Amino acid sequence: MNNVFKNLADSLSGEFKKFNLEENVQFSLSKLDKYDLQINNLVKYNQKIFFTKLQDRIIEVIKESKVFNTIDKNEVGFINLCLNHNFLKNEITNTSNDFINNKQYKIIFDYGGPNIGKPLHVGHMRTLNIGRSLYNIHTFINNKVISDIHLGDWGMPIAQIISYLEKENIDPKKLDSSQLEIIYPKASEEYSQNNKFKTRAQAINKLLNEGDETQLNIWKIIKSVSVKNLEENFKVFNHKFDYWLGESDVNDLIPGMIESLIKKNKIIKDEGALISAEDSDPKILITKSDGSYLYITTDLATILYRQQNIGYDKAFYIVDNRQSLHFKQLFDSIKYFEFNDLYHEHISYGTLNDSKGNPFKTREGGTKPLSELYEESYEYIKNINKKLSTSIISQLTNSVLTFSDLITNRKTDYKFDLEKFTSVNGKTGIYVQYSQVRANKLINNIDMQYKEVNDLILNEVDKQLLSKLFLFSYYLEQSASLNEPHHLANYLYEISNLFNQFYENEKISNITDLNHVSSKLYIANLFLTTSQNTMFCLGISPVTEM
RNA sequence: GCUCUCGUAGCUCAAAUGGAUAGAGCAACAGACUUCUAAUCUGUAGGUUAUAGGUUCGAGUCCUAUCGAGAGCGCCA
Repeated sequence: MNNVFKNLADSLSGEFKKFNLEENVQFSLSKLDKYDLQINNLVKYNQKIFFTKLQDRIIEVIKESKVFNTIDKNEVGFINLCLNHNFLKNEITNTSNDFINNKQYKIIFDYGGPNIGKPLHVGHMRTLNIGRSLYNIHTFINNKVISDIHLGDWGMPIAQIISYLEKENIDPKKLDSSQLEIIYPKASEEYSQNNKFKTRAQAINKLLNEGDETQLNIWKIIKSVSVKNLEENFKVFNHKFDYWLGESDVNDLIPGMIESLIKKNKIIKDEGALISAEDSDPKILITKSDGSYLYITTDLATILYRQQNIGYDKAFYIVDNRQSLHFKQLFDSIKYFEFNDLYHEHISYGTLNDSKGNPFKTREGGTKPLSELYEESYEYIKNINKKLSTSIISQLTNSVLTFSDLITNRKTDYKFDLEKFTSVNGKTGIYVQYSQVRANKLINNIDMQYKEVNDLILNEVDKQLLSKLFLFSYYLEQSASLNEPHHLANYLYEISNLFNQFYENEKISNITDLNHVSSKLYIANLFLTTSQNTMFCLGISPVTEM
């Protein structure tokens, strides 16, 4: 919450403490139309002798704060509140400044990166969108954030590609990214069908683990081709990363890590492989029987790497639902191996399906590249308004791809319905952009700058919009504490809709009273700031015209 | 077989660590434009929260069972 609400909630919790009650007082959205917020913490004590005394004391503290101008109690114990707009207009800005007193955490975002060699496909979109949004949200509330794309640049997929180049006599130096994209599926198929190829790929994987120079040189070439291609792609989608580390970067830490775990009896031999000695079902495999490394091996070493080289309070892994077992095993192991007590969370998300609910495929049946989804959306949006410039269309395309991805809870699978998502009405990226452009134009058209207003002049719609704007931090708090951007995405729709009502309801150009115009302008300006900052938190850039 | 996630309006989804009368969008129907860009707004209708029990002042939310859907389950990542 912003400083205003947070300070009040803290002092209210203090009042409970005086009655020896541990209550973390929270403001909830009101269930009743007349009110903005409610407090529920008192309800459970309504049979106690001290109830009335406590309730009176709480109300008194709320009154002193001036945050609310209507404070109603009832016998059940609910406290119903209306925001004091005139007071809050000088207290709340809906900018990062409102959150300056937040306790600061250093957070690493691990994007469970794309695999080099494989093109970016639609499945990568959610990691990128959710990751960018959470990164921006935590930036906004003054946490220290670090993103690491954490490339899948190690292990069997790479070994398969190298084996394929070897088998087909392809000179790695002449590779380009489009060839690489074709090679991986072929190599993967060969691996599953050709035993000799499989054995060779496994051997190459082991050689890479051991630092074999010849193999490493080929690997370096493949990686640089792939990274260059990824960088170009990310530019289109407006994604950036602080670190471009990968699984390969921790390879040198692994032998020491394994050795020390063996010494501490934390890992043991099992059918030739090394497994965690922790009693778990299923067993946690740490290395293969030929000694080469696995997904969890590099992820464990990455924890050590980050402790030593970056330092952090929290690490968020933005990876899809299906890998939940892996992360459960990883997090269990961190504790069991006594690596650290830091906070690790799997930010899991559901599958992106096509409009019929089936996995996304190209017409030929292959995995659908992300660029294809982008192009389809781009064409669709171009047809909404033929006068738009290419840069605006591409910004709108990104808005649609981002907003539609974040509007539903990340944990559920969702269907990508292009027609629905590019609609000008409803909860879409187009609608929220339009509202923001409309506000911008309105403010610029009024022949007067907003200056201080002593008293706001508000009709019912103005009040509703303003209340919602003052509640920005409530939605931000939910998104930040649960790492769920959809609360803010829905909020953005709600304020946009209320702004459009505000716009239609009373024409500012018809108002003659200057104080009234000023009051209207204040609301429009606060909407614009809030809308654009919410967009920032979602990873959407506001367009200037449309 | 074992484990995990889920089941809310015709469709797509919300509902802060259990709180008052379960809310939105789309689609449907009925309205509002010589406009501060109608790319908008207003209104109507739509529910036994899969089913059956349980926990308590109170359950969409917690527990148990059943039915249904999806995902995962040591040498892939």
